[in-house]
Amino acid sequence: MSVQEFRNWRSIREEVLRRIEAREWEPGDVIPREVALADEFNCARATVNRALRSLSDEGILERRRKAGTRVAELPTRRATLDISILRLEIEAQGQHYGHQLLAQDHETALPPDLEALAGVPVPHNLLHLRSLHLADGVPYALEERWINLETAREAEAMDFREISPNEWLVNHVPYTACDFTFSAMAADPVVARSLKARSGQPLFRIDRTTRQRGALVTAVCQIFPPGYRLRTGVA
Amino acid sequence: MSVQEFRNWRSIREEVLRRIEAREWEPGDVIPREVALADEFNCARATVNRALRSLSDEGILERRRKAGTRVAELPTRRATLDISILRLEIEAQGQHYGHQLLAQDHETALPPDLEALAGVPVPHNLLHLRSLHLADGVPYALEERWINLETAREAEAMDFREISPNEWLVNHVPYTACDFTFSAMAADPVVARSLKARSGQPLFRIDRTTRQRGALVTAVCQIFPPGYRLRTGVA
DNA sequence: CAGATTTTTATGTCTGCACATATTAACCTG
DNA sequence: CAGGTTAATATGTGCAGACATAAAAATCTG
Repeated sequence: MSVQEFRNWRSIREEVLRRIEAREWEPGDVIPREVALADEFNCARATVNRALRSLSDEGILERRRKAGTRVAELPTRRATLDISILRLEIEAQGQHYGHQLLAQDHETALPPDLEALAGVPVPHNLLHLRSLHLADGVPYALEERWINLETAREAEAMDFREISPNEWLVNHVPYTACDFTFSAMAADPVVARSLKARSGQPLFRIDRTTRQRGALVTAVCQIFPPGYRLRTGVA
Repeated sequence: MSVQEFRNWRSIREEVLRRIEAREWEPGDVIPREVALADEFNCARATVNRALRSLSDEGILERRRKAGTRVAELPTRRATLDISILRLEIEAQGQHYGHQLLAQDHETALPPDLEALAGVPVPHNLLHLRSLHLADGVPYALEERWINLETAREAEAMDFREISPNEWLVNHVPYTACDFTFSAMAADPVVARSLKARSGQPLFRIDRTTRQRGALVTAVCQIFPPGYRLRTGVA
């Protein structure tokens, strides 16, 4: 192999990837230890560590103290979905965003599937909103949302005809952990009418629950018209 | 505030998160620079850097040289999906995995939607497989797969009745980048029969293309029976 | 004053070193 | 030899200091 300079952790990362792709290091193999690589690449151990850690974060390598670093046997593809605010998703496509509040009331429980997804106790004091997101005036997604009024008391007084509830929440409960499920469902007559779909057509659906410090903040079900596809970025 | 010791980058990370949740630092705010935080927490700048970088990787902070570090205004939720091999997914649920090869032939092109997803030139020399994954003997997913024989020549000679094509590929083309789309579709009569669903029922569908160094390795379409849900881990 | 140039500055990264920690491997010990 | 204890070791993390780099801010210039 030609003499090559490794100047930074990225180039080391690339070289390690190259060796894995070239099957110089096969799945399951233990690769040389950090000091050996640092020696080979003529750099500090910390730099090798940085490179290997980034590969381990992506599931390409598996590292354990004392046991060493090995090429993952069955690399689980870690797809990262950037779930943004629908307004941004729509505007990113160069379309005009619109938002309609269809209904607003109080409820005392989540639908059972969302409650199961939440995994935390759900209070009985929920604000329930049903709204429609529009792209250039065409229905883009039907959203059903429950907001925990214990956590986000101010939501009660908000007028969600002006600002979408998601956007308001995101700016008032900044950091939150959330869980998603993705599934397919058949359009029932009510949903079909909102989305201008035919009853029974297959619709893509995202359910989400959002927590902060173990307490439910909000639960959402978004239903998309026929043909909608959710794409990942790159793994 | 009580005197508190910050010993490592994780505790600093937690403290930063706490301040964001408590709205001491609001979305859009520029937070103190690394040296200031290192001084406050009585640690090295590298340690603060580690903490802030991890939050920036998750989209909670936004960092730019010279401009500083700010709390993300509209944090895109970065959901990470661990797409594993279906056999592992099934066995993780304590079920017995089975695999049926339904058809195998040669084709010269991908379906248009998968070709668009691939984003790289697709050769005309493709091995096409149709197979069914079973959990405790019940259909779990219908899989349609195309393998680029230029990249994975040995696939031609394989007997995919024994080992599933995915599993074989994963161990023969170790590191690969891939793109996914998720969508809903209606069961056509053929699919319906394989999955024991009724024609027209909504089905969840995952399309994937896998590349290595800019060349297509494989394209897959997996279709799941009614009621299937894909869950994320924690964001 | 607009536009180009220089300075300043916050983050990005590397180095070399030290110690912590989780495991494995080797070693007792009954 | 089984089972528990100890030593060895690869990675995890911390520190201080230095230089690199991107980009904002200040300055110069026509």
